[in-house]
Amino acid sequence: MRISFKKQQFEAREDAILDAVNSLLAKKGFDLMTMDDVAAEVGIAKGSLYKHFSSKESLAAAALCRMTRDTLDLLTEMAPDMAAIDKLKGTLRWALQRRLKGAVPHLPSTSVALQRSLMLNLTYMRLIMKLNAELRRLVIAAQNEGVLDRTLPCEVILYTIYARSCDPTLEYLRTSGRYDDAQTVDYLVRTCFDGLNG
Amino acid sequence: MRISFKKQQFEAREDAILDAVNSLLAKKGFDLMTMDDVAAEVGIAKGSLYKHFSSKESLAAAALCRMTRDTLDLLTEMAPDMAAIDKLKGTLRWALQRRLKGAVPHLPSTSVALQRSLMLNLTYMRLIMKLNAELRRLVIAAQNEGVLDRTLPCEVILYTIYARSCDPTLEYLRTSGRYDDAQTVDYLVRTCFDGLNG
DNA sequence: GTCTATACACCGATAGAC
DNA sequence: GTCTATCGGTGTATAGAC
Repeated sequence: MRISFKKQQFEAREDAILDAVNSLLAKKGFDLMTMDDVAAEVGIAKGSLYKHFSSKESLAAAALCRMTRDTLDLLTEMAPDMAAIDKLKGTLRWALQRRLKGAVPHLPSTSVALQRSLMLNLTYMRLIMKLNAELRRLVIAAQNEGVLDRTLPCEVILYTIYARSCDPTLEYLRTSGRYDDAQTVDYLVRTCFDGLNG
Repeated sequence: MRISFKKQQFEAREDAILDAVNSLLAKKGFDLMTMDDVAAEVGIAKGSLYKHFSSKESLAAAALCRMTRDTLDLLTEMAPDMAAIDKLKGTLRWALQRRLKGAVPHLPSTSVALQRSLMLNLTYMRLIMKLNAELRRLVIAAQNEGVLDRTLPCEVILYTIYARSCDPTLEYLRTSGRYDDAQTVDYLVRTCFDGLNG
């Protein structure tokens, strides 16, 4: 079927665009990423981008949706008998490793402009709320098991983990060059859950 | 003396400009802050800004220098017999409270463009390195006392505290409206040092 | 659907009158 | 030193040929 083949090609192209967006978002952030940048990295004309995505905001939203879907997939693929706390730590570790490979952090807290437009994106909001619900469920489970501090509100724990997954400490430690990637990720996950105290 | 009075007026104007820059940096970040924004908030013409600061970058750098000086002042004013760990916690608490009052976070990690220009700013680099040295000294002291984890590299602890002072969790918790400012700050400081475990 | 060319708006910085 | 006016450059988005 020619149509199916064309469709495949079309989707492959869109995936390549999102790869470029993802890389550029991680490198420069939303505000400094230009449509020229994206077009150049994909190797197509700027005008052609708008045949796939209606605006710069929708482009970024699509990239973030794809990443959120990946995170949800990771959670569903985890063994059902795995402890909630280990699922949380594993997800954080996975997110940090992805960032080390050049992926954009989950929280687009770097750009107020992007945040506002994302709030209006139904697809993105649906995904992010689903992820939020999944993680919240895990936090509460771990609190009930007594392995996460019960005196802390669930949101405090949840946001703290989110924030750690976007923490600039990762880049600082990497550029220092003193530790390998696995060690760096370990330090971040460990200090997040165990704290800094001796 | 008229000259002295004029000079005072001049410096007061510059302080007002830096106040505006500080507020705008916290609200919109460097990339989205425009010189028109600054001029409008101060109540002067855009062109007049350039009689005080030569560029947008130098404007932001001046605001960040002032804030870093305030942090250094805070440290020198702390009681000499205060425990190192309490100085660290106190500084983090102070930074978070300042952010709640509308100040810009210490790490301008939001803008790659600003980061690059700051690296070339000698005044800023001198201040930030002095602050870094002070805090590093406190971390090592606390590690030697056994109240901070000795198995963690000093940089990991230092950057983790820095990152917490800029953590978007603060805004998320505030906008949730569930906790007052003191409670919010307490949660952030506590989870940073004690971790999330039960 | 891809390209080139361009419209339109915005921003950083400067010029020049007062 | 403050203002208004403007220049040069850049960025998003669109138009139109192929």
